[in-house]
Amino acid sequence: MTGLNERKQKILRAVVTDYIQTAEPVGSRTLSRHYQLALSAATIRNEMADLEELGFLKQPHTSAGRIPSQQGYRFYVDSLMDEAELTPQEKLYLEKFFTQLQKMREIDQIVQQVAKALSVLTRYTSLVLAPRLKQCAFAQMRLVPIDEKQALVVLITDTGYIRNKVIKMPRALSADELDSVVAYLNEELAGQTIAGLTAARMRKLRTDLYSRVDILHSLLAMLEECSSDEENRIFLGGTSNILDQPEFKDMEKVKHLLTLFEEGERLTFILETAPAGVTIRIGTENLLAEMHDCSLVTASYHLHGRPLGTIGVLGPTRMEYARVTTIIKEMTERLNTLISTL
Amino acid sequence: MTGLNERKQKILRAVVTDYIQTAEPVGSRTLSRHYQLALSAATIRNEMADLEELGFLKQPHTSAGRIPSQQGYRFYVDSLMDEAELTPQEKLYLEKFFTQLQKMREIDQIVQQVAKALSVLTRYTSLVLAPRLKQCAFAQMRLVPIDEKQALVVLITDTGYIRNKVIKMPRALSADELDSVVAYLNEELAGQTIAGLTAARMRKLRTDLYSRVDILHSLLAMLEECSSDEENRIFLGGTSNILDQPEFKDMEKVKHLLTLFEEGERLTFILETAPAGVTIRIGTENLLAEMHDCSLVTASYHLHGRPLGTIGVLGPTRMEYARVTTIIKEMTERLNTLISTL
DNA sequence: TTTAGCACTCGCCTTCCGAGAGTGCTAAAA
DNA sequence: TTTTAGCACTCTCGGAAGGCGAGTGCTAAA
Repeated sequence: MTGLNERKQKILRAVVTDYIQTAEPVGSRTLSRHYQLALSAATIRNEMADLEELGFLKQPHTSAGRIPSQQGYRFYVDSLMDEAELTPQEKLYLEKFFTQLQKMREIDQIVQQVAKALSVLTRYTSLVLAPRLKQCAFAQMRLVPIDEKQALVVLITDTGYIRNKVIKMPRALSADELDSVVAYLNEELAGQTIAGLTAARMRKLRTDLYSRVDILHSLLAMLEECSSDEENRIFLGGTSNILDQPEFKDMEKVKHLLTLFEEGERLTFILETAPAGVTIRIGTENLLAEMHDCSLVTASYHLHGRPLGTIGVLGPTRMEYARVTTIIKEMTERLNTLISTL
Repeated sequence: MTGLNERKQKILRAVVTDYIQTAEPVGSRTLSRHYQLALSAATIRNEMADLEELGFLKQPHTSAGRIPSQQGYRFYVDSLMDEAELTPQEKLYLEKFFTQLQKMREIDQIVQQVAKALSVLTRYTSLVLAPRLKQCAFAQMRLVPIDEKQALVVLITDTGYIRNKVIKMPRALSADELDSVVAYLNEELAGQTIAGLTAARMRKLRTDLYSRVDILHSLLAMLEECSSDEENRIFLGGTSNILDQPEFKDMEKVKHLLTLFEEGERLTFILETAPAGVTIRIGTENLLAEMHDCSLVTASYHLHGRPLGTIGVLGPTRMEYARVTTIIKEMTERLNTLISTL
């Protein structure tokens, strides 16, 4: 089915491994020297020529070594890659990190720290998506008056996520009035996802509360806003790490990537569309053109089996897939347990 | 006092102006051609030699044109620079931008948008510092219970800044108990700056509230935390813009800067130590080594005459000082009025 | 005091090897 | 039939050489 006999697979694995380490095209001599293939350079050359014809390898130019093609990486990731182990240092770092993290109570902060740690551990750029509010279920709403004109709305989801926003109050309302509106909303909306606030439901609320329609309006607008201004849900870490990669010595590419890093919505989109579980997107498998010579490893974190958000690592296609995958897996697992105790 | 006669000043201005535009060393011919100096190249050469000897210009190498030295820029900024006008496009952009901004109620969001706009307008990198909580005066504190174990503390400063944090409650407290603690704190702390919470005051609070010392402890810890975890007070915009500058074609420099951009505390420090009003720091006048071939233009924004935070623009020393200064001035002015209506 | 003229300097660009690494092919060995 | 050794060939990379051009400093004339 794969179309590659064992020897070809061994050679392909060796090429990928070597190229990931050195970033230099790999020649037949190097392979026969440094990897236990028990084959002469000439034999390897033949096999490599085959692998090239099959589309797994490519040559930057005639008479250079081979480098893996996108298809080559894909095959490597799917079939050849060994499981990596965390190094003792990495374990230690994670241990310390999550001990530190225990003190934090707010998910956004936690998630930001995770981005940082992820970039430190992987030495690539990390992208982390905080929980998307609109997919969470409404648990309760509180209203804290600040002065006559303003109030703080506190929105609590069933996932324990807390979001708040200041709203302007259209007119001075008595505490009783406010309380009744809030109580009503709490009752009506409990258990609903925020995305599920349909127009019909809204209309019902409006008619039910016609006497306080103005304050209701403010509150609903606030909900609306909460679910829309979600660009800031993304956190990056180690953006400067891309400069360490020789494939990004070209300023143009770097520029494109850095510009992309400033575009929260597009990044959010990329992470949102990632399926649950660990996923690896290589090169043009990524939807954004800027990432066409990058690879992105993502995983989603959960609470009570519900996916909350996504964490990801972005590097060159020549990424240390095994190491990154292991780190990401470990990180999501620990993050999951951390969140559930929150 | 200045030691430069009018003609030298004119020439220096011309050199700076030209170099800012072209990023190329400026020759005597160019000056006599394109600037109305009514002098021949030879004369200009003599003057330029003088200016070099005086330290205002320097040559990248013999037989190249001159470029301004740091001292040259300093003199230009202090004495030679013309006031720039906003272009109609810039005015339009600002107008639209601040109309948009009116809708926002939270200072952090506003400030983040300001960073973005500032980088778009200047085409440099912008740094914006949100209000520092600890210098604000305590206005009131609210406590919103979430469940038995957690509560949301809402802290409101006299500048209208709202900050909130979830705290773990050491034990279940009745609503009355909570209210009394909060009421007490509100009374005791009203009008105090948060930085001014001295150990002595703390002790007094402790003894006064010995019966509820545990919840008090949580609240104070939260205050403490609020004033310490202020790394996130800084917002950047247009970080990728530095790549457009020819002086940063060198990867090393870029790397250093990008790394710096990830170090919130150090950036915060830089902006915090900037004096009120518009300030220009050129090259090594900047405290951070990474910024030694950059210039930073900063200004502080205010509420009721009290400085809240700082906005800044970071570019190469070959920065368009006049344009940036004008934009920053305009931006702070508008930001000030926006905040005061908030 | 200013300007024109001129010789000189020096970085940049292009061109031009030579070295080195790696290949494909062929023919011999297993 | 498969593997290996040998060899000619290809192509990139790095350094050297040399011409070009922009700009200078100096001198002498205006």
